[in-house]
Amino acid sequence: MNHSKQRDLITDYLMSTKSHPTAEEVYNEVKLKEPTISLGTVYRNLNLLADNNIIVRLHMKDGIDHYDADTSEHYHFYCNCCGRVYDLDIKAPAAFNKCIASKGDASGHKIEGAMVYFYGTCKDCALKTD
Amino acid sequence: MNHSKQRDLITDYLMSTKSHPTAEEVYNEVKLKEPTISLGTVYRNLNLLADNNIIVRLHMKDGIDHYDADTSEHYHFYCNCCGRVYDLDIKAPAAFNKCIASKGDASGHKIEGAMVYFYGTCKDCALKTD
DNA sequence: CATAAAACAGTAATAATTCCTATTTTCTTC
DNA sequence: GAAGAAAATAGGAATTATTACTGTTTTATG
Repeated sequence: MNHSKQRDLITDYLMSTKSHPTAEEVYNEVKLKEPTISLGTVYRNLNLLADNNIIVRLHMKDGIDHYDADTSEHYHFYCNCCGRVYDLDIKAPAAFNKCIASKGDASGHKIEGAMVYFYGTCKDCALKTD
Repeated sequence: MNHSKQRDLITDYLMSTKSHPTAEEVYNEVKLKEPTISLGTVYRNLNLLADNNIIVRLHMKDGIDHYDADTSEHYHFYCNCCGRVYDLDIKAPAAFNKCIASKGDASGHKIEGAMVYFYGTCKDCALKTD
């Protein structure tokens, strides 16, 4: 993987935010600093970074991929109302992990991991609908 | 919600299979019995049924929606290799549920539920790659 | 049976993402 | 530092899952 200005900008932006942006949002943000960057480049680099475990790809129920440069184990919260993704402070609950690990090959399938995220109504949206 | 032959066929097919088909797969299957059905009708009905909690919509990491007529609480397994979705016999582990319930509003967000699914290599694919 | 609401088939439109190509940038070696 | 090969890029076209639209048919109801 060669060095590239565009990839650095993408990584830098992801590291600077906790908003779990989509490719489109990354594109709009990075374009401010590198106006000629193309959307294809953003997608290619996000995939490259995710495939190499430098960033994390999040599949939430809106069907749009979100990205997170924080690769430490933590859980996410998806707001059904506004679609924003938040970090949860729940630190990899022992109960969850034990449970996931214990599943092993009971089913005959090789279980390598679990996707877990929480959803509901976020703080902001709860205020608005009151 | 009025009665409709097309919706019945879709529901019947979903109840007859454990394959967690996509809209496209439902379409192809139902078309065998009702050749003039349109893909739009399949999508509309799947959404209608899912919105009314008659079936369940599954968002796996392939980004394509899968559907399941089994609304009893159970977990799913996604094969990274072939993309098939399987039921897991893990019956709503108490540890998981307790954990999810206990999260409550610790974060300030109203947590209404959790998305959980497992992934890895399924039995069939494990055999093939040996 | 008449009417209104709901559902339909068929097709066009959207939207997220990937693919393609000619050009530019990066890395390596001299 | 220049030259050549590999990697990356911009820009746009293509793909794919899904939704929206429209005129017609089906269903429920009085």
